[in-house]
Amino acid sequence: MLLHDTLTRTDRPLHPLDGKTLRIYCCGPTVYGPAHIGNFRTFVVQDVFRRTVELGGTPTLHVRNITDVDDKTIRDSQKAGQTLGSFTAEWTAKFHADCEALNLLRPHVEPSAVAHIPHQIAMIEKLMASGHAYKAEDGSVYFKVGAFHEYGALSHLEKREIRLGAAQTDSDEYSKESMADFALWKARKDEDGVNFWASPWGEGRPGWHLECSAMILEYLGTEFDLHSGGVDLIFPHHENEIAQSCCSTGGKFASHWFHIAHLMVDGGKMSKSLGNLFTLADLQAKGYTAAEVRYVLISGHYRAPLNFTFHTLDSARQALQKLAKHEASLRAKYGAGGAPKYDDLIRHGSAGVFADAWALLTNDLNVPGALGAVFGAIKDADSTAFDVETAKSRWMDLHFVLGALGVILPEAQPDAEAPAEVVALAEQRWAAKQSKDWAAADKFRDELAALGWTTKDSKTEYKLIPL
RNA sequence: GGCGAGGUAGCAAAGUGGUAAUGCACUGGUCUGCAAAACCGGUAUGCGCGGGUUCAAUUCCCGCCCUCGCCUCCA
Repeated sequence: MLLHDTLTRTDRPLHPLDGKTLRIYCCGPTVYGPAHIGNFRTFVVQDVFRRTVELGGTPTLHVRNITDVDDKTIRDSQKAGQTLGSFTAEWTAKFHADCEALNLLRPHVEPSAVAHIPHQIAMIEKLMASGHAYKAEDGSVYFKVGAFHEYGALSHLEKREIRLGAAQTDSDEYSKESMADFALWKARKDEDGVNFWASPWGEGRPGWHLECSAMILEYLGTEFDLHSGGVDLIFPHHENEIAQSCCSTGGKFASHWFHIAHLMVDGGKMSKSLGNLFTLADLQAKGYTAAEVRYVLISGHYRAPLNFTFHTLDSARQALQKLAKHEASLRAKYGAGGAPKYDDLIRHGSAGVFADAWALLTNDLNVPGALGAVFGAIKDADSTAFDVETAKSRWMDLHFVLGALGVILPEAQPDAEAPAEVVALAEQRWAAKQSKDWAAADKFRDELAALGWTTKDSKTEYKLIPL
Protein backbone atom coordinates (compact mmCIF):
# COMPACT_ATOMS: atom_id res chain seq x y z
CA MET A 1 0.00 0.00 0.00
CA LEU A 2 1.14 3.47 -0.93
CA LEU A 3 0.28 6.40 1.31
CA HIS A 4 1.20 10.06 1.27
CA ASP A 5 3.53 10.99 4.10
CA THR A 6 3.25 14.51 5.48
CA LEU A 7 6.85 14.63 6.65
CA THR A 8 8.50 13.81 3.32
CA ARG A 9 5.55 14.95 1.20
CA THR A 10 5.82 11.90 -0.94
CA ASP A 11 3.76 8.78 -1.41
CA ARG A 12 5.60 6.03 0.41
CA PRO A 13 4.96 2.32 0.72
CA LEU A 14 3.88 1.04 4.10
CA HIS A 15 5.66 -1.92 5.60
CA PRO A 16 5.42 -2.78 9.29
CA LEU A 17 8.66 -1.96 11.08
CA ASP A 18 8.49 -5.28 12.89
CA GLY A 19 7.60 -7.14 9.70
CA LYS A 20 4.26 -8.28 11.07
CA THR A 21 1.89 -5.72 12.54
CA LEU A 22 1.32 -2.16 11.45
CA ARG A 23 1.34 -0.04 14.58
CA ILE A 24 -0.94 2.97 14.25
CA TYR A 25 -1.67 5.88 16.54
CA CYS A 26 -4.59 8.21 15.90
CA CYS A 27 -5.23 11.33 17.91
CA GLY A 28 -8.67 10.86 19.42
CA PRO A 29 -11.38 13.25 20.56
CA THR A 30 -11.44 15.66 23.45
CA VAL A 31 -14.58 14.56 25.24
CA TYR A 32 -16.30 17.77 26.28
CA GLY A 33 -19.28 17.64 23.95
CA PRO A 34 -20.63 15.73 20.97
CA ALA A 35 -18.15 15.14 18.18
CA HIS A 36 -19.30 16.74 14.94
CA ILE A 37 -19.20 15.23 11.48
CA GLY A 38 -15.98 17.09 10.75
CA ASN A 39 -14.29 15.22 13.58
CA PHE A 40 -15.77 12.05 12.23
CA ARG A 41 -14.39 12.60 8.78
CA THR A 42 -10.95 12.05 10.25
CA PHE A 43 -11.98 8.97 12.21
CA VAL A 44 -13.89 7.46 9.31
CA VAL A 45 -10.98 7.94 6.91
CA GLN A 46 -8.63 6.39 9.46
CA ASP A 47 -11.04 3.50 9.68
CA VAL A 48 -11.01 2.99 5.92
CA PHE A 49 -7.24 3.06 6.06
CA ARG A 50 -7.10 0.43 8.79
CA ARG A 51 -9.60 -1.80 7.03
CA THR A 52 -7.68 -1.56 3.78
CA VAL A 53 -4.45 -2.51 5.51
CA GLU A 54 -6.05 -5.42 7.32
CA LEU A 55 -7.97 -6.74 4.34
CA GLY A 56 -4.75 -6.43 2.40
CA GLY A 57 -3.30 -9.00 4.77
CA THR A 58 -1.44 -6.92 7.36
CA PRO A 59 -2.72 -6.96 10.94
CA THR A 60 -2.72 -3.65 12.78
CA LEU A 61 -2.32 -2.46 16.32
CA HIS A 62 -4.55 0.56 16.44
CA VAL A 63 -4.30 2.95 19.38
CA ARG A 64 -6.54 5.98 19.72
CA ASN A 65 -6.60 8.12 22.83
CA ILE A 66 -9.36 9.87 24.69
CA THR A 67 -8.40 13.35 25.84
CA ASP A 68 -10.25 13.71 29.11
CA VAL A 69 -8.36 16.51 30.78
CA ASP A 70 -7.72 19.97 29.34
CA ASP A 71 -9.09 23.50 29.69
CA LYS A 72 -12.38 22.71 27.99
CA THR A 73 -13.18 19.46 29.78
CA ILE A 74 -12.43 21.09 33.12
CA ARG A 75 -14.36 24.24 32.33
CA ASP A 76 -17.45 22.48 30.96
CA SER A 77 -17.58 19.81 33.64
CA GLN A 78 -17.69 22.56 36.23
CA LYS A 79 -20.35 24.36 34.25
CA ALA A 80 -22.36 21.13 34.20
CA GLY A 81 -21.87 20.65 37.92
CA GLN A 82 -20.26 17.27 37.40
CA THR A 83 -16.93 15.79 38.33
CA LEU A 84 -14.45 15.75 35.51
CA GLY A 85 -14.60 11.95 35.49
CA SER A 86 -18.35 11.57 35.19
CA PHE A 87 -18.55 14.41 32.68
CA THR A 88 -15.96 12.95 30.34
CA ALA A 89 -17.31 9.42 30.80
CA GLU A 90 -20.66 10.58 29.51
CA TRP A 91 -19.21 12.18 26.41
CA THR A 92 -16.92 9.23 25.84
CA ALA A 93 -19.93 6.92 25.85
CA LYS A 94 -21.69 9.19 23.37
CA PHE A 95 -18.62 9.18 21.18
CA HIS A 96 -18.51 5.39 21.23
CA ALA A 97 -22.16 5.18 20.28
CA ASP A 98 -21.55 7.43 17.28
CA CYS A 99 -18.50 5.40 16.30
CA GLU A 100 -20.50 2.23 16.34
CA ALA A 101 -23.30 3.78 14.30
CA LEU A 102 -20.72 4.91 11.76
CA ASN A 103 -19.32 1.39 11.58
CA LEU A 104 -15.88 2.27 12.92
CA LEU A 105 -13.74 -0.62 14.04
CA ARG A 106 -12.88 -0.23 17.69
CA PRO A 107 -9.25 0.64 18.38
CA HIS A 108 -7.31 -2.19 19.99
CA VAL A 109 -6.29 0.18 22.77
CA GLU A 110 -8.10 3.37 23.75
CA PRO A 111 -6.10 4.95 26.56
CA SER A 112 -7.25 8.00 28.46
CA ALA A 113 -5.01 10.89 29.43
CA VAL A 114 -6.15 10.93 33.05
CA ALA A 115 -5.30 7.25 33.42
CA HIS A 116 -1.72 7.90 32.31
CA ILE A 117 -0.60 10.82 34.43
CA PRO A 118 2.36 8.87 35.92
CA HIS A 119 3.55 7.97 32.41
CA GLN A 120 3.46 11.63 31.49
CA ILE A 121 5.30 12.68 34.61
CA ALA A 122 7.97 10.09 33.88
CA MET A 123 8.45 11.55 30.43
CA ILE A 124 8.84 15.06 31.83
CA GLU A 125 11.44 13.79 34.27
CA LYS A 126 13.48 12.43 31.42
CA LEU A 127 13.20 15.69 29.54
CA MET A 128 14.26 17.62 32.64
CA ALA A 129 17.21 15.33 33.14
CA SER A 130 18.37 15.71 29.56
CA GLY A 131 18.06 19.48 29.66
CA HIS A 132 15.17 19.70 27.19
CA ALA A 133 12.77 21.11 29.74
CA TYR A 134 12.74 23.65 32.53
CA LYS A 135 10.54 24.62 35.39
CA ALA A 136 9.21 28.16 35.35
CA GLU A 137 8.55 30.40 38.32
CA ASP A 138 4.87 29.52 38.56
CA GLY A 139 5.58 25.80 38.77
CA SER A 140 4.78 24.99 35.16
CA VAL A 141 7.25 22.98 33.13
CA TYR A 142 8.03 23.88 29.55
CA PHE A 143 9.76 22.17 26.68
CA LYS A 144 12.71 24.14 25.40
CA VAL A 145 12.11 24.22 21.66
CA GLY A 146 15.51 25.75 21.03
CA ALA A 147 17.12 22.58 22.35
CA PHE A 148 15.65 20.42 19.59
CA HIS A 149 17.18 21.31 16.26
CA GLU A 150 14.83 19.26 14.11
CA TYR A 151 11.87 21.24 15.39
CA GLY A 152 9.59 22.28 12.54
CA ALA A 153 10.44 19.42 10.19
CA LEU A 154 6.88 18.15 9.99
CA SER A 155 5.19 21.49 9.45
CA HIS A 156 8.13 22.64 7.34
CA LEU A 157 8.88 25.69 9.34
CA GLU A 158 12.58 26.35 9.32
CA LYS A 159 12.13 28.36 12.44
CA ARG A 160 8.86 29.01 14.09
CA GLU A 161 7.66 31.93 12.06
CA ILE A 162 5.41 33.21 14.72
CA ARG A 163 3.07 35.85 13.57
CA LEU A 164 3.22 38.66 16.01
CA GLY A 165 -0.12 39.53 17.39
CA ALA A 166 -2.29 39.92 20.41
CA ALA A 167 -2.99 36.21 20.51
CA GLN A 168 0.54 35.59 21.57
CA THR A 169 0.20 37.15 24.95
CA ASP A 170 -1.29 34.39 26.99
CA SER A 171 -1.14 35.60 30.54
CA ASP A 172 -0.90 32.01 31.76
CA GLU A 173 2.41 31.54 30.08
CA TYR A 174 4.26 34.72 30.87
CA SER A 175 7.01 32.74 32.50
CA LYS A 176 8.17 30.92 29.40
CA GLU A 177 11.76 31.55 28.37
CA SER A 178 10.81 31.67 24.73
CA MET A 179 7.54 32.23 22.94
CA ALA A 180 7.98 28.98 21.08
CA ASP A 181 8.26 26.83 24.18
CA PHE A 182 5.21 24.80 25.09
CA ALA A 183 3.83 23.45 28.36
CA LEU A 184 4.60 19.93 29.51
CA TRP A 185 3.11 20.49 32.93
CA LYS A 186 0.67 23.23 33.81
CA ALA A 187 0.79 24.52 37.36
CA ARG A 188 -2.44 24.32 39.32
CA LYS A 189 -4.74 27.30 38.97
CA ASP A 190 -7.73 28.25 41.08
CA GLU A 191 -10.16 27.66 38.23
CA ASP A 192 -9.00 24.06 37.93
CA GLY A 193 -10.89 23.34 41.13
CA VAL A 194 -10.22 19.82 42.32
CA ASN A 195 -8.71 18.81 39.02
CA PHE A 196 -5.02 18.66 39.78
CA TRP A 197 -2.39 16.04 40.38
CA ALA A 198 0.81 15.91 42.39
CA SER A 199 4.14 16.00 40.60
CA PRO A 200 7.81 16.62 41.40
CA TRP A 201 7.17 20.22 40.28
CA GLY A 202 4.11 20.79 42.38
CA GLU A 203 0.41 20.33 41.84
CA GLY A 204 -1.00 20.76 38.37
CA ARG A 205 -1.89 18.80 35.27
CA PRO A 206 -0.14 17.62 32.15
CA GLY A 207 -0.02 19.65 28.95
CA TRP A 208 -2.09 18.49 26.02
CA HIS A 209 0.65 17.27 23.70
CA LEU A 210 2.28 15.12 26.31
CA GLU A 211 -0.46 12.53 26.71
CA CYS A 212 -0.07 11.28 23.15
CA SER A 213 3.69 10.95 23.46
CA ALA A 214 3.42 9.09 26.76
CA MET A 215 0.72 6.71 25.61
CA ILE A 216 2.46 6.01 22.33
CA LEU A 217 5.57 5.05 24.25
CA GLU A 218 3.51 2.81 26.51
CA TYR A 219 1.52 0.98 23.83
CA LEU A 220 3.49 1.29 20.62
CA GLY A 221 7.09 1.82 21.71
CA THR A 222 9.70 4.40 20.82
CA GLU A 223 9.33 3.86 17.09
CA PHE A 224 6.14 2.86 15.35
CA ASP A 225 4.63 2.81 11.89
CA LEU A 226 2.10 5.54 11.49
CA HIS A 227 0.67 8.57 13.25
CA SER A 228 -2.53 10.21 12.11
CA GLY A 229 -4.89 13.07 12.75
CA GLY A 230 -6.59 16.06 11.16
CA VAL A 231 -4.42 18.53 9.25
CA ASP A 232 -4.87 21.10 11.98
CA LEU A 233 -2.85 18.90 14.31
CA ILE A 234 0.29 19.06 12.17
CA PHE A 235 1.22 22.22 13.98
CA PRO A 236 1.69 22.52 16.83
CA HIS A 237 0.40 19.26 18.26
CA HIS A 238 2.32 16.72 16.21
CA GLU A 239 5.38 18.90 15.98
CA ASN A 240 5.44 19.05 19.77
CA GLU A 241 4.90 15.34 20.12
CA ILE A 242 7.89 14.69 17.92
CA ALA A 243 10.03 17.03 20.00
CA GLN A 244 9.01 15.50 23.33
CA SER A 245 9.24 11.93 22.21
CA CYS A 246 12.47 12.12 20.30
CA CYS A 247 14.19 14.03 23.09
CA SER A 248 12.97 11.74 25.85
CA THR A 249 13.48 8.38 24.15
CA GLY A 250 16.21 9.04 21.65
CA GLY A 251 14.05 7.18 19.14
CA LYS A 252 12.73 8.32 15.81
CA PHE A 253 9.04 8.28 16.69
CA ALA A 254 6.53 7.81 13.84
CA SER A 255 7.90 6.65 10.51
CA HIS A 256 4.87 7.81 8.53
CA TRP A 257 2.48 10.74 8.99
CA PHE A 258 -1.08 10.54 7.73
CA HIS A 259 -3.17 13.72 7.87
CA ILE A 260 -6.75 14.18 6.81
CA ALA A 261 -8.10 17.39 5.33
CA HIS A 262 -11.04 19.17 6.84
CA LEU A 263 -14.70 18.87 6.14
CA MET A 264 -16.35 22.06 4.93
CA VAL A 265 -20.01 22.90 5.08
CA ASP A 266 -21.59 24.91 2.27
CA GLY A 267 -18.14 25.90 1.08
CA GLY A 268 -16.86 27.25 4.37
CA LYS A 269 -15.57 26.30 7.74
CA MET A 270 -17.97 24.75 10.17
CA SER A 271 -18.71 26.85 13.17
CA LYS A 272 -21.32 27.06 15.83
CA SER A 273 -21.98 30.71 15.12
CA LEU A 274 -22.86 29.96 11.49
CA GLY A 275 -25.20 27.20 12.61
CA ASN A 276 -23.62 24.73 10.24
CA LEU A 277 -21.88 22.51 12.73
CA PHE A 278 -23.66 19.17 12.55
CA THR A 279 -23.44 16.17 14.80
CA LEU A 280 -24.50 12.71 13.77
CA ALA A 281 -27.58 13.11 15.94
CA ASP A 282 -28.52 16.33 14.10
CA LEU A 283 -28.50 14.51 10.79
CA GLN A 284 -30.28 11.47 12.13
CA ALA A 285 -32.99 13.80 13.42
CA LYS A 286 -33.41 14.95 9.84
CA GLY A 287 -33.99 11.39 8.72
CA TYR A 288 -30.54 10.49 7.43
CA THR A 289 -28.79 7.32 8.48
CA ALA A 290 -25.29 6.95 9.85
CA ALA A 291 -24.47 4.81 6.82
CA GLU A 292 -25.39 7.72 4.55
CA VAL A 293 -23.28 10.10 6.60
CA ARG A 294 -20.35 7.71 6.43
CA TYR A 295 -20.70 7.45 2.67
CA VAL A 296 -20.54 11.23 2.34
CA LEU A 297 -17.51 11.43 4.61
CA ILE A 298 -15.50 9.01 2.46
CA SER A 299 -16.73 10.33 -0.88
CA GLY A 300 -13.86 12.77 -1.35
CA HIS A 301 -10.15 12.12 -1.39
CA TYR A 302 -8.83 12.48 2.15
CA ARG A 303 -6.20 15.07 1.23
CA ALA A 304 -8.67 17.47 -0.34
CA PRO A 305 -11.18 19.51 1.63
CA LEU A 306 -14.59 17.92 1.32
CA ASN A 307 -17.67 20.05 1.00
CA PHE A 308 -20.64 18.73 2.89
CA THR A 309 -24.17 19.63 1.81
CA PHE A 310 -27.58 18.06 2.18
CA HIS A 311 -27.56 17.47 -1.53
CA THR A 312 -24.50 15.24 -1.18
CA LEU A 313 -26.31 13.37 1.59
CA ASP A 314 -29.26 12.80 -0.72
CA SER A 315 -26.99 11.54 -3.46
CA ALA A 316 -25.32 9.23 -0.99
CA ARG A 317 -28.67 7.68 -0.23
CA GLN A 318 -29.29 6.98 -3.91
CA ALA A 319 -25.80 5.66 -4.45
CA LEU A 320 -26.13 3.26 -1.51
CA GLN A 321 -29.47 2.14 -2.84
CA LYS A 322 -27.87 1.33 -6.15
CA LEU A 323 -25.16 -0.74 -4.48
CA ALA A 324 -27.73 -2.50 -2.32
CA LYS A 325 -29.80 -3.48 -5.33
CA HIS A 326 -26.84 -4.98 -7.07
CA GLU A 327 -25.83 -6.82 -3.93
CA ALA A 328 -29.36 -8.13 -3.52
CA SER A 329 -29.49 -9.39 -7.07
CA LEU A 330 -26.27 -11.32 -6.58
CA ARG A 331 -27.48 -12.65 -3.28
CA ALA A 332 -30.76 -13.77 -4.82
CA LYS A 333 -28.86 -15.70 -7.46
CA TYR A 334 -26.51 -17.19 -4.94
CA GLY A 335 -29.13 -17.75 -2.27
CA ALA A 336 -26.93 -16.47 0.53
CA GLY A 337 -27.94 -15.16 3.89
CA GLY A 338 -26.56 -12.04 5.52
CA ALA A 339 -23.42 -10.10 4.74
CA PRO A 340 -20.12 -11.88 5.44
CA LYS A 341 -18.29 -11.08 8.66
CA TYR A 342 -15.22 -8.87 8.62
CA ASP A 343 -13.02 -11.83 9.54
CA ASP A 344 -14.47 -13.81 6.64
CA LEU A 345 -13.46 -10.97 4.36
CA ILE A 346 -9.92 -11.01 5.71
CA ARG A 347 -9.76 -14.72 4.95
CA HIS A 348 -11.21 -14.11 1.48
CA GLY A 349 -8.32 -11.72 0.93
CA SER A 350 -9.09 -10.62 -2.61
CA ALA A 351 -11.10 -7.99 -4.42
CA GLY A 352 -11.48 -10.33 -7.41
CA VAL A 353 -13.47 -8.64 -10.13
CA PHE A 354 -13.09 -5.38 -8.28
CA ALA A 355 -9.32 -5.44 -8.58
CA ASP A 356 -9.36 -2.00 -10.22
CA ALA A 357 -11.15 -0.52 -7.26
CA TRP A 358 -8.73 -2.23 -4.89
CA ALA A 359 -5.73 -0.88 -6.80
CA LEU A 360 -7.09 2.65 -6.45
CA LEU A 361 -7.76 2.12 -2.78
CA THR A 362 -4.24 0.94 -2.07
CA ASN A 363 -2.79 3.87 -4.00
CA ASP A 364 -2.93 6.62 -1.39
CA LEU A 365 -6.41 5.60 -0.35
CA ASN A 366 -8.23 6.83 -3.43
CA VAL A 367 -11.73 6.13 -2.16
CA PRO A 368 -13.62 8.23 -4.73
CA GLY A 369 -11.71 6.51 -7.51
CA ALA A 370 -12.44 3.13 -5.99
CA LEU A 371 -16.14 3.88 -5.67
CA GLY A 372 -16.19 4.94 -9.30
CA ALA A 373 -14.53 1.68 -10.28
CA VAL A 374 -17.05 -0.32 -8.27
CA PHE A 375 -19.97 1.37 -9.99
CA GLY A 376 -18.29 0.91 -13.33
CA ALA A 377 -17.85 -2.80 -12.72
CA ILE A 378 -21.43 -3.13 -11.57
CA LYS A 379 -22.72 -1.40 -14.61
CA ASP A 380 -20.97 -3.81 -16.92
CA ALA A 381 -22.30 -6.80 -15.03
CA ASP A 382 -25.58 -8.43 -15.85
CA SER A 383 -26.16 -10.34 -12.66
CA THR A 384 -29.06 -12.31 -14.08
CA ALA A 385 -26.67 -13.93 -16.52
CA PHE A 386 -24.30 -15.23 -13.82
CA ASP A 387 -24.29 -18.82 -12.77
CA VAL A 388 -24.43 -19.56 -9.08
CA GLU A 389 -20.67 -19.86 -8.64
CA THR A 390 -19.98 -16.60 -10.44
CA ALA A 391 -22.66 -14.82 -8.46
CA LYS A 392 -21.21 -16.18 -5.25
CA SER A 393 -17.67 -15.08 -5.98
CA ARG A 394 -18.73 -11.66 -7.21
CA TRP A 395 -20.89 -11.24 -4.14
CA MET A 396 -17.92 -11.97 -1.92
CA ASP A 397 -15.66 -9.68 -3.96
CA LEU A 398 -18.18 -6.87 -3.67
CA HIS A 399 -18.35 -7.31 0.08
CA PHE A 400 -14.57 -7.32 0.24
CA VAL A 401 -14.33 -3.87 -1.31
CA LEU A 402 -17.31 -2.52 0.59
CA GLY A 403 -15.80 -3.99 3.74
CA ALA A 404 -12.65 -1.98 3.20
CA LEU A 405 -14.75 1.15 2.83
CA GLY A 406 -16.90 0.19 5.78
CA VAL A 407 -19.97 0.86 3.68
CA ILE A 408 -23.15 -0.53 5.17
CA LEU A 409 -25.83 -1.28 2.62
CA PRO A 410 -29.38 -0.28 3.45
CA GLU A 411 -31.73 -3.12 4.26
CA ALA A 412 -34.49 -3.69 1.77
CA GLN A 413 -37.51 -1.72 2.91
CA PRO A 414 -39.90 -4.06 4.69
CA ASP A 415 -43.36 -3.98 3.16
CA ALA A 416 -45.18 -1.24 4.91
CA GLU A 417 -48.42 -2.03 6.68
CA ALA A 418 -51.18 -0.19 4.89
CA PRO A 419 -54.37 0.76 6.71
CA ALA A 420 -57.51 -1.16 5.75
CA GLU A 421 -58.96 1.88 4.02
CA VAL A 422 -55.92 2.10 1.77
CA VAL A 423 -55.92 -1.61 1.05
CA ALA A 424 -59.58 -1.43 0.08
CA LEU A 425 -58.89 1.39 -2.37
CA ALA A 426 -55.97 -0.48 -3.81
CA GLU A 427 -58.10 -3.58 -4.32
CA GLN A 428 -60.70 -1.51 -6.10
CA ARG A 429 -58.08 0.03 -8.31
CA TRP A 430 -56.60 -3.34 -9.16
CA ALA A 431 -60.05 -4.71 -10.01
CA ALA A 432 -60.77 -1.70 -12.21
CA LYS A 433 -57.43 -2.14 -13.89
CA GLN A 434 -58.07 -5.82 -14.54
CA SER A 435 -61.33 -4.93 -16.26
CA LYS A 436 -59.44 -2.25 -18.19
CA ASP A 437 -61.49 0.56 -16.70
CA TRP A 438 -58.60 3.00 -16.84
CA ALA A 439 -60.60 6.03 -15.77
CA ALA A 440 -61.74 4.34 -12.58
CA ALA A 441 -58.29 2.90 -11.92
CA ASP A 442 -56.72 6.34 -12.20
CA LYS A 443 -59.37 7.82 -9.95
CA PHE A 444 -58.55 5.28 -7.25
CA ARG A 445 -54.89 5.97 -7.71
CA ASP A 446 -55.49 9.66 -7.10
CA GLU A 447 -57.42 8.81 -3.95
CA LEU A 448 -54.58 6.61 -2.78
CA ALA A 449 -52.14 9.44 -3.40
CA ALA A 450 -54.29 11.74 -1.32
CA LEU A 451 -53.86 9.27 1.54
CA GLY A 452 -50.12 9.17 0.99
CA TRP A 453 -49.79 5.89 -0.89
CA THR A 454 -48.98 4.73 -4.35
CA THR A 455 -48.66 1.38 -6.06
CA LYS A 456 -46.13 -0.47 -8.13
CA ASP A 457 -47.75 -2.83 -10.55
CA SER A 458 -46.38 -5.95 -12.09
CA LYS A 459 -48.20 -8.31 -14.47
CA THR A 460 -49.81 -10.33 -11.78
CA GLU A 461 -49.85 -8.23 -8.65
CA TYR A 462 -49.40 -4.80 -7.14
CA LYS A 463 -47.53 -3.49 -4.17
CA LEU A 464 -48.47 -0.58 -1.93
CA ILE A 465 -45.73 1.95 -1.27
CA PRO A 466 -45.95 4.90 1.08
CA LEU A 467 -45.19 8.17 -0.71
C1' G B 1 3.32 38.01 6.04
C1' G B 2 4.94 32.42 6.46
C1' C B 3 3.48 27.33 5.35
C1' G B 4 -0.01 24.06 3.12
C1' A B 5 -4.40 22.22 0.29
C1' G B 6 -7.60 23.14 -3.68
C1' G B 7 -10.04 25.45 -8.29
C1' U B 8 -12.71 19.54 -13.63
C1' A B 9 -20.11 19.22 -16.35
C1' G B 10 -26.40 21.87 -12.74
C1' C B 11 -24.27 19.54 -7.85
C1' A B 12 -20.40 16.18 -5.93
C1' A B 13 -15.92 14.02 -7.28
C1' A B 14 -11.68 10.79 -9.78
C1' G B 15 -8.01 10.98 -13.44
C1' U B 16 -4.28 11.36 -17.41
C1' G B 17 1.56 14.05 -21.90
C1' G B 18 -2.39 11.94 -26.73
C1' U B 19 -7.44 14.08 -26.60
C1' A B 20 -12.19 13.63 -19.79
C1' A B 21 -14.12 7.65 -14.48
C1' U B 22 -18.16 7.57 -11.32
C1' G B 23 -22.58 9.10 -8.11
C1' C B 24 -26.75 12.53 -7.87
C1' A B 25 -29.81 15.56 -10.91
C1' C B 26 -31.62 16.11 -15.88
C1' U B 27 -33.02 13.74 -20.41
C1' G B 28 -34.15 9.73 -24.50
C1' G B 29 -35.57 4.55 -24.98
C1' U B 30 -37.43 -0.40 -23.32
C1' C B 31 -41.42 -1.85 -20.21
C1' U B 32 -46.53 -0.02 -18.85
C1' G B 33 -53.45 1.26 -20.65
C1' C B 34 -50.75 5.70 -18.63
C1' A B 35 -47.47 5.72 -14.61
C1' A B 36 -44.10 4.08 -10.81
C1' A B 37 -40.02 0.78 -10.25
C1' A B 38 -36.35 -1.61 -13.02
C1' C B 39 -33.07 -1.92 -17.09
C1' C B 40 -30.40 0.26 -21.47
C1' G B 41 -28.58 4.92 -23.47
C1' G B 42 -27.44 10.50 -23.73
C1' U B 43 -25.52 14.84 -21.56
C1' A B 44 -17.98 18.85 -20.17
C1' U B 45 -14.79 20.00 -28.14
C1' G B 46 -14.03 21.15 -22.04
C1' C B 47 -10.76 20.59 -16.97
C1' G B 48 -9.79 29.06 -12.81
C1' C B 49 -7.05 33.00 -16.21
C1' G B 50 -2.68 34.33 -19.32
C1' G B 51 1.82 32.85 -21.32
C1' G B 52 5.71 28.92 -22.32
C1' U B 53 7.76 23.80 -23.45
C1' U B 54 6.01 19.77 -26.81
C1' C B 55 4.12 16.62 -32.80
C1' A B 56 0.43 16.84 -28.77
C1' A B 57 -1.34 19.80 -22.14
C1' U B 58 -6.69 19.61 -18.57
C1' U B 59 -2.15 16.84 -17.27
C1' C B 60 4.86 19.73 -17.26
C1' C B 61 7.06 25.03 -16.44
C1' C B 62 6.28 30.45 -15.28
C1' G B 63 3.07 34.39 -13.81
C1' C B 64 -1.71 35.89 -12.08
C1' C B 65 -6.75 35.45 -9.87
C1' C B 66 -10.00 33.00 -6.44
C1' U B 67 -11.41 29.57 -2.31
C1' C B 68 -10.12 27.04 2.11
C1' G B 69 -6.91 25.59 6.24
C1' C B 70 -2.85 26.15 9.89
C1' C B 71 0.55 29.82 12.21
C1' U B 72 0.15 27.60 20.68
C1' C B 73 -3.82 23.59 22.95
C1' C B 74 -9.62 23.13 16.64
C1' A B 75 -10.26 16.44 13.42
